[in-house]
Amino acid sequence: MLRPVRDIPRSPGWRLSTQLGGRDHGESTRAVLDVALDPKSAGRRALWTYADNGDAALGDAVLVPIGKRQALGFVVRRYEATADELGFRFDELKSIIEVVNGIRIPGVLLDLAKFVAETYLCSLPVALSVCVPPGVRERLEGAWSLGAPAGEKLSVVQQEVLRTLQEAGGELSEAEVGALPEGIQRAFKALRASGQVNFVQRLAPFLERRQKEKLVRLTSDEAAIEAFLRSEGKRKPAQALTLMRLQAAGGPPLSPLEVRALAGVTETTVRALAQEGLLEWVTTDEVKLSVPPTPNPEQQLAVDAISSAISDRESTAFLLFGVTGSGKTEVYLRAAAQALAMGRQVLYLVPEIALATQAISQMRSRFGRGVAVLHSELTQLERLRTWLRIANGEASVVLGPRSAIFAPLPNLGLIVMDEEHESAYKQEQSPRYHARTVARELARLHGCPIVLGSATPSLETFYEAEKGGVTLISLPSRAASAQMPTVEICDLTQGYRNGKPALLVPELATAISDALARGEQAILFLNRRAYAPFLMCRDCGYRTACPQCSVALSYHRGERKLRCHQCGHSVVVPSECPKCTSTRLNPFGLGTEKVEEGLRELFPAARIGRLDRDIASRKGALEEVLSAFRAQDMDILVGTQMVAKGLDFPNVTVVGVVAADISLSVPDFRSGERTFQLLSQVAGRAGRGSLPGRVFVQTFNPEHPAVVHAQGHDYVGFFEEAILERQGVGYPPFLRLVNILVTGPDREAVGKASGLVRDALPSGLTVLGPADCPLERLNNRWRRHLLLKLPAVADLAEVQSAVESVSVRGVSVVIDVDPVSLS
DNA sequence: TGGAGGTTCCCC
DNA sequence: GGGAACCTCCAT
Repeated sequence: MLRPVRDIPRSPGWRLSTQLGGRDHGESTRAVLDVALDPKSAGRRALWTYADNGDAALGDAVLVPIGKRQALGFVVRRYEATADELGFRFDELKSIIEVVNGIRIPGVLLDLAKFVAETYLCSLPVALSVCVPPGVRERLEGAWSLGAPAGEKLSVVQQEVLRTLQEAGGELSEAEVGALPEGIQRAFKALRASGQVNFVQRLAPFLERRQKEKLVRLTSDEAAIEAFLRSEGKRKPAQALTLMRLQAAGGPPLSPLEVRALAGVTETTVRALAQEGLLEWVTTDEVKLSVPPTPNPEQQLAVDAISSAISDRESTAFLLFGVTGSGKTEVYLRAAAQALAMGRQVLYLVPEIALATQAISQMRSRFGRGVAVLHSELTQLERLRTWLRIANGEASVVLGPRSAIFAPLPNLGLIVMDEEHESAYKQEQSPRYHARTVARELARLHGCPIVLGSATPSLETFYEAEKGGVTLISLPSRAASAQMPTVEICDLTQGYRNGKPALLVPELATAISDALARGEQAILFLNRRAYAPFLMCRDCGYRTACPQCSVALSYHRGERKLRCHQCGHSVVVPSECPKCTSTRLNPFGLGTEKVEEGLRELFPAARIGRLDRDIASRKGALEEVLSAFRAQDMDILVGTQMVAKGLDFPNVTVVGVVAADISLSVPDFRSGERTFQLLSQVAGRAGRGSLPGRVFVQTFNPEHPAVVHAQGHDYVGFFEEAILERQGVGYPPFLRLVNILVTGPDREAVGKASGLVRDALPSGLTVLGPADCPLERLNNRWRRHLLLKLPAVADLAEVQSAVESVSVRGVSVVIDVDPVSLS
């Protein structure tokens, strides 16, 4: 009897010849496949090699044996190799179990994953984990089907099996067969062995059930909507917010799912609104596409430039530089139309899906149902459906956050990245990629242009535009209609010199009371929640500190709690100092809660609301506050970044930045850039309607370039100053940064490991540290880091192998290439 | 001495 | 992730 090769006893001589790479064995090759498995379930180096039996193509989902288990993986490489090259004997090669029907990662995405792995120093399986269709593993189902009839004589049971299969339409699921008596199951297996029935893994057939999609749109009765917002807005905040978001989105029908996503509400809210007649149901075919507005000359120039790059298949990067209201979106849409007309697809990236309501609805009204929106509200099943819809070419526009770059688009013609400067484009978990960098590689792979849009571009992108690597297109702001607010800088050091620093400088306080007298509204911005950042004992100097992190515990007066804003740890406020038992334990510094309190004293008649993460954590509270403010049931709104993004409040004429210095004092070389961006954005909240706006920026650093240039709405001025500083100190874009983060519960072990990393790094590199991180302890883990400054085009392979050579028990070492946060 | 419980390290 | 193999410590 023939036995499988692996069972033949091996003679010592045979083994010797393999080890020595002898002529007979060492030089013969086999066709093999590299299969990437899920790194979470197959370990860090989850790339395994299997014999290639010719069934699987590159990118195919396959089931493979690993140890005694089966695992789902994706074919990432097909090649011929000798045993030496493999590093193990051919007889140890296993074959794949089977190819999963109908799931294949496009070749471009495999190349993109390789780029991510090389650029961000992670393994290919980790890079690939962001490309794979979500939840396939859970949706796999074995299916029995009829195979080739053989001449052999069949038992009664076997005949019964074939008859059952025929009656079931030639196919039975694994579950259906599993429910049959054991004897019959054995017969299935026997018939499979002789090829008369087949058993394959495939996606469970839920996908076939595709219901006709129903859409909703706002009623055209605007008076009814306004009446609802005024009278019922307070009682039904979720419904009111939904209406406001839909108003902001501007009209076209959306699916209930999309409405849920953009307002953060449930199906119930949507249904209630439909019941009340404020939303109307429409079917897909009723949707009329809107007629695009005529572009102005600057927009037309931009569109022409991008369009010719699309038709010439040039992977040019454009920077579309213009303030809000300058018409960037119209350029995106026209360029997108161009790509679609050529039978290619469009990828539209946004930093946060909740803030992209206008983009979604404009895409919808311009391009109809071929738009797929990816967002965090999707269930796993919905994600998988969307993934397949995109892969099958049914969706020609994909809109989503950074993860959308890995959508399986087969023939991309245009990439749009709106608000390209946003830090949300950097992924802070492995793979730690920056979507801007990856998107540009994707554009190169597809041979299509990429349009980066911003009013305050990243210094990196604008610098490249100056150097010519990126084509700059400026859109001048529109004249009369969108007037920029006046910005006044208020020097807080004056207040200290006069002895008693007030919460608001007199000019700002006056401006607010004048606005209130005219029936207008004001927003006050402070980028720090809680009442005060810490409590301090007036007798012994003790400060409240988190037991798990190296930060102070913030004082939350309303809750009577001390909270850590890093790890969430909270304790009841002690009545006396834990160190000296003094009762003079007082709040120091400023938070939104205290601003709110101060405003109530300053403007006792005003209706004041607050919006920050503490408020928004209560379900429905965000909606309540926003709809009350919008309905003018509130005069002054105090808040963090949350108030700077998203909604338009046309009646707001005064915006005050309570302390611009909080973001300036962050120990990070980008803090100036971030402050400029933040101030520009906050300033944009004033005077959005027909009324002129005034912005007041209170600061201890009135001379800081970020403050001075934000006052003049002068991005270029800020850029020129900031870029010189970057060059002088040696930061991006002039050098490349790599941050190596070493963490663990044992401080000594972390210290030792960080030293070992230092020693393992190749000589000749500029290495800062190892040093404690600005946040030296987080969640009971000590943190040290090394910062590498490398030439912009450095080969990082040596850095990776140096880091991987270090292994200290309980210590993890993470490499962050092109870090966005250094704390 | 053995077995319970923890840790490490392979899986192609 | 899961299982084998290896390691450690202590009760007997």
